[in-house]
Amino acid sequence: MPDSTRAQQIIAAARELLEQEGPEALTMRRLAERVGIKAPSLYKHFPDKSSVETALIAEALRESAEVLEAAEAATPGSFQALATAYRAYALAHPHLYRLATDRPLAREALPAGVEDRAAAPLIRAVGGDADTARAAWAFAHGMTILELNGRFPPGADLAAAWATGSAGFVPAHAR
Amino acid sequence: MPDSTRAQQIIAAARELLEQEGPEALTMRRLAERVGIKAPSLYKHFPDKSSVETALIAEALRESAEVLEAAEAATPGSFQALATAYRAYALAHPHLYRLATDRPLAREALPAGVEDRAAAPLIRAVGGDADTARAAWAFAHGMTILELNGRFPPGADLAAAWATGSAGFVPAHAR
DNA sequence: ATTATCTATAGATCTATAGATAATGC
DNA sequence: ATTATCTATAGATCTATAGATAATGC
Repeated sequence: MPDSTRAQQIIAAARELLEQEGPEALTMRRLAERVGIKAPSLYKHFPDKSSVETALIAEALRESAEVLEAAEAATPGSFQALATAYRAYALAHPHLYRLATDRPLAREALPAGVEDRAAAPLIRAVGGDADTARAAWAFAHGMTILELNGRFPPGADLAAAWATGSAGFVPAHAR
Repeated sequence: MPDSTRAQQIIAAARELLEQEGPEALTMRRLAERVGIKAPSLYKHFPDKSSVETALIAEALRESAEVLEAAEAATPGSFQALATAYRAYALAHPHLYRLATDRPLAREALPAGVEDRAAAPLIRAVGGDADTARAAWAFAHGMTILELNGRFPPGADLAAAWATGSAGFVPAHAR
């Protein structure tokens, strides 16, 4: 990666640390170690730890949006296709997904529009109603986070649960 | 509370601490302080911190089951009634709810049957299918935890989202 | 005898700031 | 001049164990 700024290097290292070792490992000390500097030097690039986390959350939102847009492009108007893409992204980045959904969004610190951009494909897929889109998101997040948290019983058929739940969010004209 | 054992006093204090001050406040030191003993003495009653947490989780599951059973008794066969009760319980005990859904269940350390008991009313309400019940639980948990995490946009009409989402889980014969 | 409690303490960390020094850019 | 880095350090904690002492129950 030629010419990446120190701030970008720090975020890249933070992401690796988080994804590889989990949230407890994401400390300013461990992060500095990965970057090859001392912890206090990080504060020249980020005011505090939470600003590092916010940058990671922004990355996760942007990538989710991209993944959902790609699924929509491949199979337009399909809630199922979005659901599959959503689950796959979360399972591929469990710690990042958790970080990004765990706490209130620091909206003022996010790039403008990411939140809406990530939500848009879902709103379109359920037929345009924001309440239905929120319910559908809650379903998808619930399935995802309960799976990540190991909360379904060992033998549960999650594909079947996704299928039966998704059916409720398909808009009338697409049934 | 006459004659409650020390272990029961500890759990009661742990619950107060958690509910009043959140998960970071639930330390062995703070807990001991509330009970009026020193931290090392706790280890005569519980082998470690996670066993205290597991006892709290068991309490939350038992209470959820009771609340859902009461809702079922009041309005038999209604998924909406269960959803309302579920949400109300979680919002009344946000830190406890989070603790209880946050991590894998230590099933071997829980009283036998609590998990199934908490799930039973929901399975009945959706018409008996386990996959549908899991999807319905995921929806309810998703709505709940996203609300607790402050993730819905400020003006979102959550009652509407609950209503539209719930509609998908009402079994055919009840529609 | 057994159990509950205490003091003392090991052994690990954290986040963040202050102030000095080195390197870079005009 | 400005920016990045360093060392040193403040100031807070944690969980859990070892071993001594006090209180309780047979």
